[in-house]
Amino acid sequence: MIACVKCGKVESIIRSGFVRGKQRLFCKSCEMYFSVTPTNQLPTKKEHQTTIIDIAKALGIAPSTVSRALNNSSEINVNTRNEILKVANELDYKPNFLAQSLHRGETHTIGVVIPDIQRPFFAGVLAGIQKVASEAGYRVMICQSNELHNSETLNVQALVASRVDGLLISHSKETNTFEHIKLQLKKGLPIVHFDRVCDEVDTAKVILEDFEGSFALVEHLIQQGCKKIAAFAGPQDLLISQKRMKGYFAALQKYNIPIDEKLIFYSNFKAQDSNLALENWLSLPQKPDGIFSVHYTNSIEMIVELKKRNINIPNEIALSAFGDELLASLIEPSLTVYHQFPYIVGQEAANILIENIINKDTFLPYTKIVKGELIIRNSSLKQPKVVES
Amino acid sequence: MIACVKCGKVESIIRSGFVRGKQRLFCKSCEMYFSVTPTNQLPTKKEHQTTIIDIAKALGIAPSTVSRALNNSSEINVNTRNEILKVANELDYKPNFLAQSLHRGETHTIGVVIPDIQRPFFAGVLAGIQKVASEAGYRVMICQSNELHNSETLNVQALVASRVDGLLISHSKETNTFEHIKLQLKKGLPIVHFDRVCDEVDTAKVILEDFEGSFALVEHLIQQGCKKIAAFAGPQDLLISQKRMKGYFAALQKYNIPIDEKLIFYSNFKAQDSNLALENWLSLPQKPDGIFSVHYTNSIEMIVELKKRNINIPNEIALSAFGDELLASLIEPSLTVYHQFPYIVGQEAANILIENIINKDTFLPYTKIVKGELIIRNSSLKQPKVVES
DNA sequence: CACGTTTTCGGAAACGATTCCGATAGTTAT
DNA sequence: ATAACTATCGGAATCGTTTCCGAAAACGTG
Repeated sequence: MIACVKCGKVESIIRSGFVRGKQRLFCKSCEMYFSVTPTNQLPTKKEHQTTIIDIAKALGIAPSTVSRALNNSSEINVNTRNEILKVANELDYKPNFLAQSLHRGETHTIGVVIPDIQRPFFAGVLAGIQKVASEAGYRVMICQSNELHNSETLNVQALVASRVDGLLISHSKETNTFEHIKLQLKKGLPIVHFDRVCDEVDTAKVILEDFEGSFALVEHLIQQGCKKIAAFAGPQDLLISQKRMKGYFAALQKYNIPIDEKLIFYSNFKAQDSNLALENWLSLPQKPDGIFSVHYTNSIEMIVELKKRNINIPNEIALSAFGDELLASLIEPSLTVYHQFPYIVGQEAANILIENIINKDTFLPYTKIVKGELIIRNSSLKQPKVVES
Repeated sequence: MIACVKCGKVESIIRSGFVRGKQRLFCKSCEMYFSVTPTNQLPTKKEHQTTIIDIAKALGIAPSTVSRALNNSSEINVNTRNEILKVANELDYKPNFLAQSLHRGETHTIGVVIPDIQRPFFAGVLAGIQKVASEAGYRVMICQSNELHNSETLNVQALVASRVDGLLISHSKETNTFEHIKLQLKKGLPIVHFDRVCDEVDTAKVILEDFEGSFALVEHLIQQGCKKIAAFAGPQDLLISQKRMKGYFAALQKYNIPIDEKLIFYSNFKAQDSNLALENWLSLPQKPDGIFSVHYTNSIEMIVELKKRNINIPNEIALSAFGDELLASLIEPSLTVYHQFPYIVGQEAANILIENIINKDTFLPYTKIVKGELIIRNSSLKQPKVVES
């Protein structure tokens, strides 16, 4: 059936085991082994993206010359280059990004690890990152940790395997060890933290005014006459949650209001936590007259619940919270917030990362603070604002 | 100063022009040219990610053997493999994704082009895509078109240059020519459309029940007693906008309600369009008693505006709209919507794309419909719902 | 033991682009 | 005219993996 690839004889062929599932053969007269490929598929046109070599062949020149032409090298004749560019255009040549990256050892891609794309804050950050990155000629690869430490670690590894040039990361709520970051940092990967940063490692960071923001939010409640201000806090591990609570404590201290542990609810942001906290507080002999929350989502849930219970906002209980969304302005009563600027956070973080990537050896990490803004609305303003038309 | 690299003589060296900015030299006795590299930087440890060759050298074997060990090939001795895996682990070997991809001609990466990450619908879709992709071992690269056709085209090109294995795309509002898609499709790139699809090209698609949804929304308004139902439509070019309007027309027709062009406002979703439309409608001699909107954002803006004008919802004017968000349920009155499932859309689209990638030659494009759900709320329900606790 | 088989491995090509090195022909300076 | 350059290009190495081909050694069976 099968003829020797060299002599063409059929009778001298013997089977000689298998290699990778393919029949291996031996020609006695030629004394050589060969194996048969499954007389395979039709030539299928081989949807071959045109390469630099195709262009070289078409013009009868060397690939190196083509490369020089495409890269605007000075070592090439103008006429040659024009000729090459013409052919490249005709053949719709597109450089193979993988080959380029492999050669120069950099991918012009930055990796982003965030807890959750669907959170408006992170979506805004992403948009900012995308803008800066694409303008600088960088691609962006995004991973979600879904607030899981393990997932975050895997994401980092995957991005490193993809050889990203740098990493932007905001840690998951679970994360309280940072070996995965330290390891990559030691290997020389530029990393920039944002929002949920990590103080243990020496990276550049972009942070929000967590302390100042919560201080302002709480101070505002005090100025509105609140005496007993409850706090809906985040996980005790989470750095930004700590910082925000420090602002809360500081504001209370400034106005000589004693800290009451019973008024602090540490939450992992589980679904029912807002109601749980509220339940707790409302059953106290001395109910709070103000609620500060480290995250606006919980405040909104509380507003809904308070309205069900016919508790007047802000007169019985006033609310203020971190973070802003369309939501905060549309709910009734509208929510007083410390508004953050996620888009700017993203832009800053991406800029710093790219700076770090470009000046890899000389770059010195620093921290950038993106200021927020206190937006006072009806959830805390005891003399209701006049609705402007 | 400089000795010949071959004979080591210094006196026989003459300068011989420049190559790439570097001094080129010529040794008279050896009759050979060479050039000096700038006696360069300190050895800087060369943050060298360990390669397969490092492992091979460490064990005194061939790289091919190492590769076989790492890939669980059958053509390798168990002991050899264990030995190799041990060393690989010690040296913290991580395969170079670029080299692998270059060799096998696929990147295990899928590209996504969406109009805007910050829109909750697309964020949800992305989350669904990410989940399916990462479970299947695919990376995801995301680009935003910002609703610009030109930007969309550039995104597609960038993703193709990155050699993504497939493309998920939802078109920008501007897009009404599809050459950029057809080109890639012809080259054999698997493409799946979702949401804002394109009927001109033969790709797989994941679509929402645009017709059925708007039909249900409008029918519901009619059943609530509305006689003159206005429609806030999208751009006339946009396919899904057309489909949704068809549902509107069909519902009117079913109940023998004449179509009134003055009650239809075609919008490009500019900032002030909701108010413009409202202004128009309210100044008509016969004001509408119901408003259907192809996008919930506009309905929410209208609710705010109608409340300012003290127009009762739903009794004077009832509203219903496409798309759902937390927002729709929290605003007062809460908004009746046709709820979509973006996360499922993303999952379906990613699944189909991966199917397409894997069975590249046998895959036949098909269209998957992701059903929505009519959620009736107070903006349209003329006998107000009892608020359940 | 002899011969066919299997197991296991090394060498080299390939993926596509860049760049180093060298070579040639042409150009300028002396 | 000769020496010294310059401009321009080809060939080969390189990036890190995979895989094809071949070969040696081990194995098995009559």
